[in-house]
Amino acid sequence: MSRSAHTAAQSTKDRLIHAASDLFRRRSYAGVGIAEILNAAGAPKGSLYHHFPNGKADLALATADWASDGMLKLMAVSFDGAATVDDGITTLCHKLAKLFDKGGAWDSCPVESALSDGPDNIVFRERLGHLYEGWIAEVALYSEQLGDDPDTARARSERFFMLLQGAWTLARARQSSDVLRHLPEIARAPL
Amino acid sequence: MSRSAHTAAQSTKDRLIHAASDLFRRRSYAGVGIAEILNAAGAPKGSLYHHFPNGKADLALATADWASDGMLKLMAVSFDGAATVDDGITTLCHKLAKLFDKGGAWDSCPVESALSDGPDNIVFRERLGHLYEGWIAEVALYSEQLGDDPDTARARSERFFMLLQGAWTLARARQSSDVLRHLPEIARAPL
Amino acid sequence: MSRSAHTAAQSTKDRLIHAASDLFRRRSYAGVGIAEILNAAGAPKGSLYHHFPNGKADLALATADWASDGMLKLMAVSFDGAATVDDGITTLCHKLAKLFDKGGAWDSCPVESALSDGPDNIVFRERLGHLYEGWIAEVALYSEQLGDDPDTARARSERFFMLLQGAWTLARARQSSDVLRHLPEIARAPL
Amino acid sequence: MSRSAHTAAQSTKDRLIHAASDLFRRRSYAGVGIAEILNAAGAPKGSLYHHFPNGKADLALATADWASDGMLKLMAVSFDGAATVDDGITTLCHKLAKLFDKGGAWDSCPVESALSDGPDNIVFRERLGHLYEGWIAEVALYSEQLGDDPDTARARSERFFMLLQGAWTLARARQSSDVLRHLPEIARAPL
DNA sequence: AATGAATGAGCTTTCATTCAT
DNA sequence: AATGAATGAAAGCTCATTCAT
Repeated sequence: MSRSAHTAAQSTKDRLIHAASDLFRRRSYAGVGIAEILNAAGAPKGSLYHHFPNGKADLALATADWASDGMLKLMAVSFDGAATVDDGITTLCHKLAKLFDKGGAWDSCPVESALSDGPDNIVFRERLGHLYEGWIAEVALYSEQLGDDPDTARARSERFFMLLQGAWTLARARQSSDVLRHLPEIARAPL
Repeated sequence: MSRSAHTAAQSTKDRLIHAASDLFRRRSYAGVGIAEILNAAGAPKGSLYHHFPNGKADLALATADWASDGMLKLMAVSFDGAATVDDGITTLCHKLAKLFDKGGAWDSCPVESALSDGPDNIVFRERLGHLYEGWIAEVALYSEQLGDDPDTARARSERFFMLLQGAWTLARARQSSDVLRHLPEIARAPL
Repeated sequence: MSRSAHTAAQSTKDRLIHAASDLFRRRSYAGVGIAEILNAAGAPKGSLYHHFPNGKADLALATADWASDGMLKLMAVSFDGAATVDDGITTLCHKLAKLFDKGGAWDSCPVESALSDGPDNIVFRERLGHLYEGWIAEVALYSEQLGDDPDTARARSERFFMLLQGAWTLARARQSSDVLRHLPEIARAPL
Repeated sequence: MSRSAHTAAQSTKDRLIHAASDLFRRRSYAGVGIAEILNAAGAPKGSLYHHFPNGKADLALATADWASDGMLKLMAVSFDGAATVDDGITTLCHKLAKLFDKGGAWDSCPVESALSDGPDNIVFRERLGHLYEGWIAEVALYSEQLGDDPDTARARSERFFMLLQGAWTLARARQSSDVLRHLPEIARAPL
C-alpha cells in the first residue's frame, strides 16, 4: 500500500496497478490520466490495454482489489496476537497513521478514490460496496474470535469502519495524522 | 443542498453553482467538464469566466462554500428547539438521510467532491479543512448551548463528524440511507 | 467540386468541407483521419468540433450535401439550353469526365465515399438514398421539360444514374475517363 | 460470396478471408480493424501474419480474389444452359438480388470494398482493374458463345457491367433489391 | 505452423481557457 | 455584463505490426 514498498522486480501489470493506486489516491480516478500512469509505471504506451482490456476502468477495479487486499492484510497483522478488540484496533490505527504520514497527507481511501469517481456504472458501485463489506466482515470476525457475540461484533466493526473513514477524511483535511492516532480513545468514549 | 429546491428564477451565477454542485457530488471535480456544467445550468458558453474569473477552480470553491452554508443551516434547523444534543443529532441525521435519498444515492459529500479532487494546490486543501472545522465548531456550539462543557462539546462534535462522514460513505457504497437513519443509535453505543 | 476551384477566401467551415470532400473521395470516410483534414484545411486542431458538434460524422454529412449540390448545379448547367435529353446527358458526361481527369483518377463518388463507409447508422444510409433520389429526380425533371412523359423521364433518369455510377467505377478501375466520355453513345445503344 | 455458405470445417486462412470479406463489404477496408476480423474468424491474435505475411493488405487482395472468383462462378452458373444473353443476364441478376437480400442490404461490391479504400498503392488499383476486366471478359465470352460478334459482345458486357454496378449502388442506397431484380428489363429499354 | 504478449503511433474527441465583439 | 467562436493540449482508446516462444 505504500508508495515505495514495491520497487523490486515486478511485472508490468503490477507496476501499473501500484502506480495507478498511488495516483488515484492523490487525485482520484477522474483526476489522473493514463499517460501519467504509464509514465509512473515505466510502461510503454500501448501496454495498458494488453493487461487490462477494458482500459482505465479495468485498471481501477484491479487497483481497488489490490488495495483492499492490502487493508485486509494490515487488519490481520494488527489483530494477530491482540488480547482484545481494542488492542487490535489500536494497532491498526497506528499502522494506518504511519501510512497516512508516508503518503504525503493528501492520499484518500484507495478503494473509494479508484471507484467513487469513475464511470457511472453499476460495476464500480457494487465493487465498492463489496470491498467495504469485506473490511467490516474481517474486523467483525476478529471481534468474534476475541469473544464478542456475533451481533455485537458486527455492530462494533461497522461503527469502527465509519469512524475510520471519517477520521481519515478529517486527517486529510487537517493534513495531520493526529486524529487517526487518537481514534482508539475517541471510539472508546460513550456519546 | 437539494437538487430541486432552487428552481425559482435565479441568477446565472447561482445556477452555475447549483448545477456544478449537483454534478461534482456525483462525479467529483475532475470527473465533470465545464461544458456539462454550462449545459446543466443553461448558461451560455462564455459566461463562466465572467462570473468566476479563475474558471473551474473558482467555481469549485464557490460550490463548496455554498454547500457548506447549506449544511450549517441544516444544523441550525436541526438543533433549533432540540432538548438535548442527541435530539439535535437525530433530527440532523434524518434530514441528511432524506437528502441522500433525493440525490440518487450516489452523491458524495459536496465539500469533499468539489475540493478533494481538484488542482493540487494549497488553496483547495485549506478551504476543505476550514469548512470542515466550521461544521465541527457549529455542532460543538450547539452542544455547549445545551449544557456540555467546552471540551466535551468539542470531542462529541468531532466524533459525530467522523461518524457522519463514514456513515455517508457506507450509505453510498450500499446505495441505502439506512445507516444514516440509524446513526444516532449507533453513535450512542459505547465501544 | 474540383480541388482547386474554391481557394478564394473562405470560412474555416467551408475549408473543412472542401478538404474533407477531397480526401474522402480518394480514400473514403474511414480511410481519412481528422488530423489530415484539419491540416489540409489549414484549420487549427480544436476547431472542427466548434463547427461540427458531432465531429467527423457531421462533417461527412455536410460534405455529402455540398457535393450533391455541386452535382445538381452541374446537371442544371448541362441541361440549360440543351435541345434534347441526349444533348444534356452528353454535356454532363463530358463535364464529369473533365472532373475525373482533374481529380487524379482515383476519386470516387463524393456522396458515396462520405456516407458509405461511415458509422453503421441509419442517418448516413437515409441521407445517401435521399441525395441519390435527388439526382434522379433532377434529371427526370429536365427530361420532362424536354418532352418526355413522366414515366419515361423517370425510367430514363434512373437508367442513366446507374450507367453513370457504373461508368465512374469503371473509369476509376481503369484510371481513365474514356468510358465516361463514351457513356452517351453506350447508353444510346440497345442491349 | 454468401455469408453462410462456408461454415463447414475450414482452414484458418479461409476463415480469415471469409470473415474479412463480410466485414469489408459492410464497412470497407479502412473501416474494419484486424482485431475485429480475427475475432469474427475465431482466429488467434498472431495468426494473420503467418498466413498473410504482408498483413492486412495481403488479406484484402486475397479477399478480392476470392470474391471475384465467386462472381465468375455465379456468371458461369447463370449462363450455363441459357438460350440467349438476355436469359443469362436475367438469371444472374436474380441470383445477385438474392445475395443482396442475404447480406443485410448494406453490403457493397466485395472487390471494390476491399481494394478501393486501401493503402494508396498501385497494386490495389491494378488488381481492381484486373478483376473487373475479368468480369467483363467473362460475360463477353458467354455472349460470343451465344452468337454475338466479338465487338458487340464486348460492348454489351461492358454496358451490363456498368448497369450492374450502378444498380447495386442504388439498391444499397434504397435498402432494396428491387432495382437489381428489374435490371434486365431496364437494360433492355432504349435510352 | 502457430501463438499471444508487447509496442508506440495514431485515432476521434473533450478539455479548460482566451479572445474579439 | 455577456457572448460564442477559436484554440491546442490532452484525454482514453485502437491501430497494424513485430517478436519471442
